[in-house]
Amino acid sequence: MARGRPRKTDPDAALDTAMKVFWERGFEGTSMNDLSTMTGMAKPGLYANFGDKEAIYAKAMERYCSAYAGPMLEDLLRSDDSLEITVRRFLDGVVVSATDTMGPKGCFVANNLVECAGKPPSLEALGRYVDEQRQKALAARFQAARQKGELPEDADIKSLAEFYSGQALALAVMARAGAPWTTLYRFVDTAMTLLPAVEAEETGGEKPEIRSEWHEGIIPLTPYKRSVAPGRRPVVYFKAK
Amino acid sequence: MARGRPRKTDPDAALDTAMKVFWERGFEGTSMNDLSTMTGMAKPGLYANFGDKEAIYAKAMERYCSAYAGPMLEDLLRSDDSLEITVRRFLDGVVVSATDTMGPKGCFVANNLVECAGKPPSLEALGRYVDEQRQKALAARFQAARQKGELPEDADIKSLAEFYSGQALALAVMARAGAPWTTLYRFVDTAMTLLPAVEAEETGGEKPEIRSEWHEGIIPLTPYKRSVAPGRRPVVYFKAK
DNA sequence: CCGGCTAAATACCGGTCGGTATTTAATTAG
DNA sequence: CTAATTAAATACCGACCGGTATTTAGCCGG
Repeated sequence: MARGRPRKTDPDAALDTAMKVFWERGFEGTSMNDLSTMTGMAKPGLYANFGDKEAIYAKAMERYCSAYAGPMLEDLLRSDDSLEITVRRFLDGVVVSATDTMGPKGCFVANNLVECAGKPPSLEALGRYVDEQRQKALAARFQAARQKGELPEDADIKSLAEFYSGQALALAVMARAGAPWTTLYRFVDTAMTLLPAVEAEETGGEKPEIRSEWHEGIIPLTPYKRSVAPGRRPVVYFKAK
Repeated sequence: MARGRPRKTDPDAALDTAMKVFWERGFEGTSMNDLSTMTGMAKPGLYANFGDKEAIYAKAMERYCSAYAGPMLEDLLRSDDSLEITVRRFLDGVVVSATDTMGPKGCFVANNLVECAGKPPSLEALGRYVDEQRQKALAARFQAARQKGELPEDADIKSLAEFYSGQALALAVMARAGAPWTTLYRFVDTAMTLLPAVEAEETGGEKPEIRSEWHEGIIPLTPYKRSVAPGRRPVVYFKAK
């Protein structure tokens, strides 16, 4: 089996590269020739494997979610850690991925929100959907926390969810603008002081839809540790799927 | 005097339009033909009056600062109102300008930070400079507040400045993604709860450079009023220069 | 009414855009 | 070795890009 000329480029690896190029340069800032040269896959191959430019962009976004956004929301919903730790890990995860020197700066979703506002829905809706899921996940976690007694009875779940969802956007933009991780972790520290504090035990809250394709990527694990040694960069650990 | 064929388009009005087009569509998303048709000024006229595309973009950014960012920082530094009110007005100003139905959604500066990261310094530096000035202005105001006794002695000025500067970015992105002003005002309310509270009287703190050209635009005035009637949109008042 | 001045308008430049048709190379089944 | 199959590689399409040279239109002082 497997007749015909063998592939030069693995489509999966090509999509991974395409994701990073779109993430780095944006939709308009990336040309099909860019994608072709960066992936090593000739233009006709790109169209044959993925479709037109918009389709590639959408697939790139989905891949980003599988590797980054999805697992973070997953952790937010599934983790047994305290609210404090879980939310902190969520924001730390944004910092880590947004300042990772191995990848583009910032957050693909945030970039999409800014760049593609007012563009065709096929582009505009991508980031908005993820943003909405993120907010729902936060709200669900806060809801559960309130029922568990981790938050006071009068805590405003919606406001808290909107707030911490917004912090992720702020971190993303600051990272893209070149802010160092030290600054961003300080920012997280500050933002975390807004979280009301109490203590008890239980569960609940309805969980938002998390696309199953999003679970393929690397996901945060760890006994979570922050600021291990002074000056040493604290790390949120990931493992391959 | 005033010989030759009369101008069809006032260059100042043209630049104002160009600013809004760039603000709305971004640098790459705007073509010279777009600018020509939107401003009513033919392409050679644009080049003669403003220079090439990058130069127009830079002038558009400067104009944005004159009309929006600059006056807000000015108010932040010069206002005699309490810290609470001043910071709140700053964030409310972001909400108002970022959701104004008469203009593009979001913030030109934030858009630039996201889109132009990694692009030539002539583009990249524009937003970063404004962002830096904003943070300095906030820091100066917090510094003054601490000396006046509006903040506790141990308040972390740098962290607070970074935090509230980041809130402006978060608001800008959320607004651009279509969040309604009701949501954004709720967000401001939440963010304001992070500000430590005390009371007393005095002044101080060095003020950052605010470009004089930035003072030409509309500036916030007002006996400041928030949430006048339930359901009615609270307004930050502006006056023409 | 004319000649000079200024800006608008048009046409045009080479280059690149997203997208595709065509040709060539590499492999397997018979 | 041949035919079929698959993908790579090249060349190419019309449209539009940023930028400019050239022509045309409108107003002035004389």
